[in-house]
Amino acid sequence: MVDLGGINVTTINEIAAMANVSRTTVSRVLNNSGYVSEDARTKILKVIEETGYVPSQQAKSLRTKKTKVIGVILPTIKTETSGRLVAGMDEVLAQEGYQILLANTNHEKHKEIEFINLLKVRQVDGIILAATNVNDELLEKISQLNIPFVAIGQEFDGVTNVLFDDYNAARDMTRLLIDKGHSRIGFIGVDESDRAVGYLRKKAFLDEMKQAKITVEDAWVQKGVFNIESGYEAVARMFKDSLELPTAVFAVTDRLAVGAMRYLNQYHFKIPEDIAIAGVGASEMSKYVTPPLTTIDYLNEAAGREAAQLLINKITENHKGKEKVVLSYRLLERDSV
Amino acid sequence: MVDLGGINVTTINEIAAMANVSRTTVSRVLNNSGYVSEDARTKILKVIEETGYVPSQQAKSLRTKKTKVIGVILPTIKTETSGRLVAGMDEVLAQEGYQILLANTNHEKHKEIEFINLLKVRQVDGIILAATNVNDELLEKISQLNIPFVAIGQEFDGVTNVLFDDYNAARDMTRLLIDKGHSRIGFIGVDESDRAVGYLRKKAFLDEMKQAKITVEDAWVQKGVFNIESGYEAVARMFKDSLELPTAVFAVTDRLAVGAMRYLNQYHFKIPEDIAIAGVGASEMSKYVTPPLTTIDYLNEAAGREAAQLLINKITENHKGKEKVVLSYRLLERDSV
DNA sequence: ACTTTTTGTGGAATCGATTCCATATTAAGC
DNA sequence: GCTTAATATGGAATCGATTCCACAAAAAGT
Repeated sequence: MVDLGGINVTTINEIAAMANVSRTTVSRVLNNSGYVSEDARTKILKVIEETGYVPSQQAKSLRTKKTKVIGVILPTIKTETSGRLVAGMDEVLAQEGYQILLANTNHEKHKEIEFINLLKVRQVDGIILAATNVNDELLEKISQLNIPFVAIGQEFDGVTNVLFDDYNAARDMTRLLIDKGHSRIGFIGVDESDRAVGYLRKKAFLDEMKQAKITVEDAWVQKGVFNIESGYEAVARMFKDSLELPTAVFAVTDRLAVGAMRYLNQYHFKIPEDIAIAGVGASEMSKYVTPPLTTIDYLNEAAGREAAQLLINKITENHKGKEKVVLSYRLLERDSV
Repeated sequence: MVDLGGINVTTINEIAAMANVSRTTVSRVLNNSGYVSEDARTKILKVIEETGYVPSQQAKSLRTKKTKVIGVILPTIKTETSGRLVAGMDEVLAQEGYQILLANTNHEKHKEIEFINLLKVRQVDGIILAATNVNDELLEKISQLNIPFVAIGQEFDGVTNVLFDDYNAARDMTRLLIDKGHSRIGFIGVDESDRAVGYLRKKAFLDEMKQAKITVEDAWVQKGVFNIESGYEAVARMFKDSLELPTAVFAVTDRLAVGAMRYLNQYHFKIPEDIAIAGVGASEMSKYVTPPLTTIDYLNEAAGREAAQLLINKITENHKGKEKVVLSYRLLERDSV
């Protein structure tokens, strides 16, 4: 009878019995440890082959305290950014035999801590957090955590981080707009509790404008949330309240930028002739809107890979370090400016 | 001293010792089973509260054979479709206390079976497969599997499926184009080993054309893969080889459609005046390309929720049924036709 | 030829829970 | 007042592995 690779519910005890050895010896063969005679080894391997036996991760983990599972906490799973991040992590983790246990907070801050607890109970070997905010409770939780941990996207003191260079990226983009001859530049940001996207990018914009000695009208600086509709509304407010209309708008995410473009199209502003527009994120969409959107590519997959690699280093080498890795970015200048 | 919710590595034995009871009694309190005096209960709860004890899932699973983990096998994690699917599942699963263990095949067919094995070893309580193809080996594997299982997107005999109504959706779209007065209609499909996207949608297109007694030139029917570039190339081939150019093109995915639009824009065909175009998938991008793309919304999140719900039913009620749930769709008519 | 090492094997404890079974106490039934 | 049932508790087995320790047998050293 041919065994089609079905995994039967066999235990190490049965294998031991069938091979006429103790389960200790079977375990040695399984883990390639200690002394085992060639004789016993082949006999055991043969039985394993025949039965299709696979050791229970369950029992193994209970004893060894290792699960080969990494918990990944995300603010959402619906966006491209999350997808790319996870894809990058998975690429590295899968190679090392780890699997990803998902934890989706749906942007609810309190769930970040809840999930850290839950993942700890599940004995994951490590945790990667794609963070959207920094708060003391979370920082406290992380620093007292005795599981290898890496945060992506926000800087936590005393924690290993993979960071995007939000500040310089946003300054570069602002400078690009200035270099293109714009002096009235609008800005669409998000709440500053998101230090990376909200605070740093805004600060970079204002710093660069200040350095260029360009004044920024209050109404030109608007705040939105992470969706397209919000970009539309932000630019609507901007245009309604401005004394003088801006000739360029820098939005801190592509979605906000695309929302802004919608508004501009609707009211027949020409892009980039009347108003230039720029975003951040290099979403797939950004390439196919009309005109193609100038944006910044943050290389999210690379970030995922980097985070996974750092985590694995911490796990395997018991690396206690708290590295800060700042990833590079690419400014993609397209027809919208 | 205030305990900040840190989970300490306490075991049920220590709790038992501290509360002066046996671990059996502690277990009873934990699981709300059997008889426990109010006296003992409060004493135990107090100790649990003080220590922040949380039982080890590890040990629990070993004994109970339940992990509260669902394995989700995906062809990719980078696309919106996957993201939405997973978001939908997570919504339902999280509510029932399940977490998702990701398995990303990267479109490698053989990995589907590998992952089913791996997930089985990990003792997941159920598996959801977002399938891209149907083959005998896989079907065999699934049917001999004794873990609750749900497949999304492809029909497997004797298995619970959540299906999209690919055939009728594609017929509807074809009919829409015909109704708009087109008689020369091009088609961009994918390989028919993907029965849903490749085979059914093509069959629907051809059936509808046949019913309308419209002939289809060979060159009008092209095949691509799942990316934008491929749509561009497909329409390029179509236009090069056609005796007479089509006046409309139906692509089986939005990406293919967007690629086609790129080509049309580049060669200054006006959409929809010169050539109408339609896709499938209702990607976010489809709404913001110019002109907005006519497409079909498959309600992926709903599919994810549905699959998760079916799986939970199977798990909790030991439901042996093999339901087929066919989801509805919405045809989104926008400016591209 | 006798001690020391290396090699090979199995018994038993352990990981941290659940659960069956036995037993003690108390309440209810008649 | 005596039997039966409900309540309460703990001992011990179990889940399926790993690993420490003891102990033979074979090989090496002197």
